[in-house]
Amino acid sequence: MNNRNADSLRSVTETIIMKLLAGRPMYGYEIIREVEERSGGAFRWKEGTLYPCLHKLEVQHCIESEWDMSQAKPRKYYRLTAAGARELARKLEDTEVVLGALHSLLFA
Amino acid sequence: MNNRNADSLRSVTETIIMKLLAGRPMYGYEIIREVEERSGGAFRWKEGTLYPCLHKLEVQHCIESEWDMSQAKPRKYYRLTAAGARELARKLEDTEVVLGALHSLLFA
DNA sequence: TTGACATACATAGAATATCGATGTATAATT
DNA sequence: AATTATACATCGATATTCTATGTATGTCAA
Repeated sequence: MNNRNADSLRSVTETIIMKLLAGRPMYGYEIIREVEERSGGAFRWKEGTLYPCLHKLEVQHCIESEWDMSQAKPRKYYRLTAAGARELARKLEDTEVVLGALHSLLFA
Repeated sequence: MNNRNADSLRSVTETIIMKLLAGRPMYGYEIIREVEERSGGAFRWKEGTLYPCLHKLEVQHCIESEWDMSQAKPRKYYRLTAAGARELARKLEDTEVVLGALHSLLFA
């Protein structure tokens, strides 16, 4: 509770997902590839990481989904909700503080 | 295995401990307070976080301990081993990459 | 002097997160 | 024809950290 480390680093997967969806609606498979690309290969999520996380965020109404059946393979597109945007802002603030603290501890 | 996120962010507690011990030998209670201070309050570890982690690092021979009975309350001092120093160097490299990737994903 | 708080170690159980494996199914490529 | 990529999903195992609890002593103020 008092520990921003736990609340911020451990839920970094959620934060990354919401940050991506703040840019544009995306579908699961696309998110995995985008994260890998934008991170220079540092983050390579498994489906077992991403999909449960998406479902959890949807239950919390931070994101919402819609099937796109017009593609060769059906895609489930996720978009950030207004509540999700607020939650994202909070998480980004916390994460910024934690990353700063981490830098002080490890690289100062 | 391919995911540096897991290997690096989830073991950040170990990395911080080893980094501190690279500076000087310290005892558990001291580590908790030092981490809180140097992180500006962002990291507030509980004993249930620190002590199991110290014991694990000792089993892995990354750190070693010695009791100091000369104090009012006995203290168990930990120091970084040579193997621990090598492991720390690896972890710092990985962590640097992951933090850079995180920054690209969240704040670029 | 008594009660509260800080020091200093430790462990056990619960909750959470992520991985690895597995499953289904179609599309595209070789 | 076989392999790889796309695209969804779930389950069980493992690891991490929290919360709670325990023991014991030292210090300080009311």
